[in-house]
Amino acid sequence: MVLPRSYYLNDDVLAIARSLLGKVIITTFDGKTTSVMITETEAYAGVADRASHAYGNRRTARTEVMFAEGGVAYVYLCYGIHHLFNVVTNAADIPHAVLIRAGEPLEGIDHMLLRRKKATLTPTLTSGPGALSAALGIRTIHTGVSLNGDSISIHDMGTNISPAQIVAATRIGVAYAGADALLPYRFYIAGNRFVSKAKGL
DNA sequence: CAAACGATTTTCT
DNA sequence: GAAAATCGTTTGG
Repeated sequence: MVLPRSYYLNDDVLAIARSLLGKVIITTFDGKTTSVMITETEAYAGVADRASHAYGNRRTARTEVMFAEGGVAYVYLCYGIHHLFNVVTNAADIPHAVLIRAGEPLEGIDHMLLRRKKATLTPTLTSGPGALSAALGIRTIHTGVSLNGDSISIHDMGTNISPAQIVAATRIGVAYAGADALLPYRFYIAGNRFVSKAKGL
C-alpha cells in the first residue's frame, strides 16, 4: 500500500529513516515504471544538524521545500552532476529530511540500465544516492513533488526489516559538519548487496 | 555581478 | 588510490 501522508509527519526523523528500509520507491516517467526497495538511508535532523542544508533555520530558494509539510521530494544537484533524492518529513516549518542512498532494483531494470548507460545489473546500478536517483529517473525538476502522486510514490510491500538487520553508522561526505558528522544517522540493511560502498564504510 | 564549493561517481594510473 | 567532471546555490563585493 502507498504510505499515507501521516506516515511522513512523525517528528522523529531517525525513526522514519529506519522505517523506510524495506519500503519500495516507484517512479513513472514518460510511461516507464521503475521501482527499487530502499536499502540505505540517512537522516538530516533540521535546524540543529550542521550537516543539514537547513542548519540554523536557513531558508533559501533551494531549501524552502524542506520546510514544507512532510511527504514531498527534495531533490538537489550535488557536484554539478548528481541529483540527490530526499524525503521531506515532519510538520510544516520543521525542515527534516531523509536522504535515500541506495536501493535494490525490482521493476523496470531495463529502463534503469538504459538511464545509467549500463549493460548488466550490478550493485553499482543503484548503490549511492546519485546513482539511485539516475536509475529511477529522478532529477532536480522533481523537487517538491508529492510522494503520493502518479510520478513518485513510496509503498509498504509488507517487507519487514527487523531491528537486528539494521546497521546504524556515520553519514557519508559530511566531514564539514564537525561533531555532527559523528552522529549515527545512516542506516542500512545488513548484508544487502545493494548498499553504497563509498568511502567511509 | 563574480567566485567558491559541494549529502558524488567515474575513470585513469 | 588519486583526480577529474561540472553547475546551481550561496556568499561576498
